[in-house]
Amino acid sequence: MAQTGTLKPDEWELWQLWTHAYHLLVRELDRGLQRDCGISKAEFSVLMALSRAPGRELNVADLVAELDWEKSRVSHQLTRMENRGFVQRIQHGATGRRIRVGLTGTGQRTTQNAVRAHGANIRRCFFDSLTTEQAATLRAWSEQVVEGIEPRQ
Amino acid sequence: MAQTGTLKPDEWELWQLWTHAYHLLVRELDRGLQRDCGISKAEFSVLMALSRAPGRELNVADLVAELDWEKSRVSHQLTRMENRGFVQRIQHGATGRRIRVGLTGTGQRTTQNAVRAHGANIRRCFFDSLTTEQAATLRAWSEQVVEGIEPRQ
DNA sequence: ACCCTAGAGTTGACGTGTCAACTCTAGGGG
DNA sequence: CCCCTAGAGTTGACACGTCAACTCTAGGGT
Repeated sequence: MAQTGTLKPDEWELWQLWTHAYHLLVRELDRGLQRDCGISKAEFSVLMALSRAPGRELNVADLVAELDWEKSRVSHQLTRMENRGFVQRIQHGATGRRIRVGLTGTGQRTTQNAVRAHGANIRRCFFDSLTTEQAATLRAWSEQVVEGIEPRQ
Repeated sequence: MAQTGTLKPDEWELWQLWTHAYHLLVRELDRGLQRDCGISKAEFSVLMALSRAPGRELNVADLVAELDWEKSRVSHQLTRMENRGFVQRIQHGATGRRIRVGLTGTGQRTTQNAVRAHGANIRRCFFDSLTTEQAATLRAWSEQVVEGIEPRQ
């Protein structure tokens, strides 16, 4: 129990190395998305979620569940994307309340394009340097972590 | 070449699972740091870098190199931390230009505390569910990625 | 001695993410 | 029928991160 709560130097080093690698990778992919498609990773996530939805339309709560984001984050993101013309909020129901969110034409075209470009970038930066065993390890580890932190499914 | 640039469904899934796991983990650690020590991960990084420095003092360029952040990010972060009383900017040299950055007393005490608390949280959320083989794989993979994106050392 | 350029550091604008507080409405119990 | 509460969605304030543009100064070449 002497060492409980303390990280050994090589553990610190591994932790920093790993977070640094993740950060570099994500930043590289963000830049690629920005360069190739003019959108951010956050925008990409929303576009994907909407384009996968039946009728290309969801309400905010569905988006929250689909993305596993906080609802205020979704709301802020939708506001920015509405201003950029990628999505639209649609009044819904008899009284015209309950809001649904849909893709605009621009949003749909951008999504098509981004799936290809971003997929290619992920392949180049991530999967190309990943062996089968490493992939299996990452998958197992990710499942452990998700289960450990967010035990509900 | 038919599939180049396209990600197979299970690849997409792995990618999303993995980024989701990372996000949950980091958010959990951020909350722990906030709860236990009242600081953010960014603040922790700066405090660590300064407390490791000889004389507990660095200039901005050193911090940039040490943290591998963009210099404007360092500058903004220092401004926020100076306002909170963790660090101070010190005029340096005969003409009183060239700026050095040092820890305040509060900054030093906070650092001590945070190293223990944050280390414990990292152990609990990360190392406790990590086998030796997984650690080795993560290390190897991280090195690949860093080398692939930022080939300079 | 003078210019003048490279690098150190800052600033402003903006997108992203979190937290807490707020509004509105639908639907249920009296 | 009316209240009233739970949940959907928004808003505001703030910290973080990036990019581009700016200031200032040290030091070198002429």
